[in-house]
Amino acid sequence: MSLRIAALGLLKSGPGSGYDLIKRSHRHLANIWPATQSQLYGELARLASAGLIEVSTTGPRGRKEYRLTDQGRAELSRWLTTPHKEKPSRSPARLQLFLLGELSSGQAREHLLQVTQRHEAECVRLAALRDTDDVDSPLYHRAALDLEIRMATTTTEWARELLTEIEARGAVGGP
Amino acid sequence: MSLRIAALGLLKSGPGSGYDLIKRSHRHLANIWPATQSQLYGELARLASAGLIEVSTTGPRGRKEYRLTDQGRAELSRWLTTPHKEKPSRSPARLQLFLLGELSSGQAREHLLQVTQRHEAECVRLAALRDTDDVDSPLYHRAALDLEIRMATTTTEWARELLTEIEARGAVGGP
DNA sequence: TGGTGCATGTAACCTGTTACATGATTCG
DNA sequence: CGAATCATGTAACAGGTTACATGCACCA
Repeated sequence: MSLRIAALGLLKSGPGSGYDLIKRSHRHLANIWPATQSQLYGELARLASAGLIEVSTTGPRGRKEYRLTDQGRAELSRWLTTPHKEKPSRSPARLQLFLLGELSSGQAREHLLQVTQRHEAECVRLAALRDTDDVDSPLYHRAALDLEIRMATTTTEWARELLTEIEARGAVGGP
Repeated sequence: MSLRIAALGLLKSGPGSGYDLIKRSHRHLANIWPATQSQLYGELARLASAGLIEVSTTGPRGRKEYRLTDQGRAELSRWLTTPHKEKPSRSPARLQLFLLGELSSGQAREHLLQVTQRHEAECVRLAALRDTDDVDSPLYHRAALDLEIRMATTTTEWARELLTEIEARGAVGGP
């Protein structure tokens, strides 16, 4: 249901073809609402026939440039001002952590070590993204990125602390 | 693909019927890998015909109590020791935050206020869960819960700081 | 004996993923 | 010309959600 909104959001920064929007989405929405090409084309067709967007220009190779209609803008702010219940996300990584007790404590330590390393790398990647960001990029885009960075940082800290905790236990109580 | 694993994980704490496992999953896995009744029954049938679990007892009302087989245990630890790439999760709430610039600054402030409040409440809820937790509940179950609490805390802090930041701006530059 | 809870399952639908199909245009 | 890029779309499949269908067993 919210790919609809993501597509409208992508069109807020200016009109564009499906092809353009996919690129925009890879640049900006990849971590928030990833979408594939097939999905986006379908959604654009549906949005157009619902009157929320319209074709502003047609170009070479059958290019259709879409833009928001007033109806679309209205729908976007309507959606933004209504609360949405968060459905808990499924994460293989979190499932692994939850079931970590099934492994030997050596394997578990190894796993946690990799978790810290992966999240540290993610912090670095996101921080680099933030630092190469346009100075004039919207406040909330930076804020959203900032939240992601904090999440990665928190996870790193958590994993590191858990690791020292189980190492302390291991040293006292055995393997 | 990982509902399979979640189901195996649920059976690690002892044999049970589909009905039992749904309750277990509501109790323990609701935030990590939520599953519906229909889904779980289907998965159990598939796991049984793949030999990863087996019927240990049949009871009244056609009750089938399943238990892990050695093959199932092996599959579980195989999965736990292989890395899984995280596919970015879709979150309506994060999409809202990302697009918050579309709203008036008053509406945006209001929204952020609600975000802080909702996450504070979530912190409280999770903390209560942790405190009523069994003393003998597995280390990694508590650790997973702890991670969730930290996430909620981080989000709260982030939203509060963002709120004061835009309020400062609003006071200087106008709404 | 009648309601609550136990217990299993099917069907329709929606969303998202992967792979494929097709062709025009631009530029070196 | 030929390769890369632009550009749109379809089809098959996998996973998840909601709603419905069915019936036994227990106990107050």
